Amino acid sequence: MSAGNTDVTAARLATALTVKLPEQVESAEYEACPVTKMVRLLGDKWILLVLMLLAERPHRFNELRRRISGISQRMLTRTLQTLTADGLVARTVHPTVPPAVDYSLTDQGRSLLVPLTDLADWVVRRQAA
Amino acid sequence: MSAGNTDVTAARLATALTVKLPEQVESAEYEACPVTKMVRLLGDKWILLVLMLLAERPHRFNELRRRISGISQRMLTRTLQTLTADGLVARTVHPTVPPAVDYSLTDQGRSLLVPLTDLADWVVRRQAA
DNA sequence: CCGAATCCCTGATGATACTG
DNA sequence: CAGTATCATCAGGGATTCGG
Repeated sequence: MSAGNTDVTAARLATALTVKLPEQVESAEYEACPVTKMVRLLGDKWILLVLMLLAERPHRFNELRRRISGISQRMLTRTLQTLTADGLVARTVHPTVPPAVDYSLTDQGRSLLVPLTDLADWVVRRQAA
Repeated sequence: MSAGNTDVTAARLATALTVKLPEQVESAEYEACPVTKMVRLLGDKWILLVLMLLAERPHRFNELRRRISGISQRMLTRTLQTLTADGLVARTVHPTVPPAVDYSLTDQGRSLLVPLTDLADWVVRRQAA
């Protein structure tokens, strides 16, 4: 680990079982940690559901909207913007009239599904017990 | 999968890559899903940090408080209560004067660290790229 | 030492109306 | 169709005080 403070912090969390955390954990450092940011992202209200729908196949904006009962247009927009900004989702505009926009997982987005599915499996196994 | 609706929902999310999500996802069902609840839990402000500190070793209440810069007494209490109620953390009271209380991970809490560490590793690898 | 009770404030979410 | 803009609401989180 030698690529800057954020990586060091992430590594601390990632390998917490074997590496000692510092005696005093600075909350600023914790807030800035990429791992913290990722779990916060996943914890956001609609992120997980949108990721799962996009894992199935690409979707148009209103297609997602219709498929998710109870989501507001504003929150779907914001959720997709967040995911796009994070590089997990790709936004493609087809210059037709009226415009058609579809959203799909990026390679990063698809690769996130691996640890995410493992976590979900853990929850399922835990329910069973 | 045959152990009730919550399990089915969790399984849907867990195996989203191979199993189709329903045409219309009810937000009530999504909110009730154990996987949703778990990512929300992890996304809460101090949960991850407390889990990591307890992964290192058991801690007394004020020991945690001193070790986490910026956490309020109220939030540490609430965080530990949440984790205890979820079965991830055990609370032990030693009937001394003044009372001593320590917190440690349960077996479930320790087992959660496995998928959690995998997710953290994914974030670290992603940072590197 | 550990925690409950209260007050307060900000940010996240939703409802609604408007636009290229 | 796919958003933006604005206003209203509500819950998460912090500061402070009190109690066993």
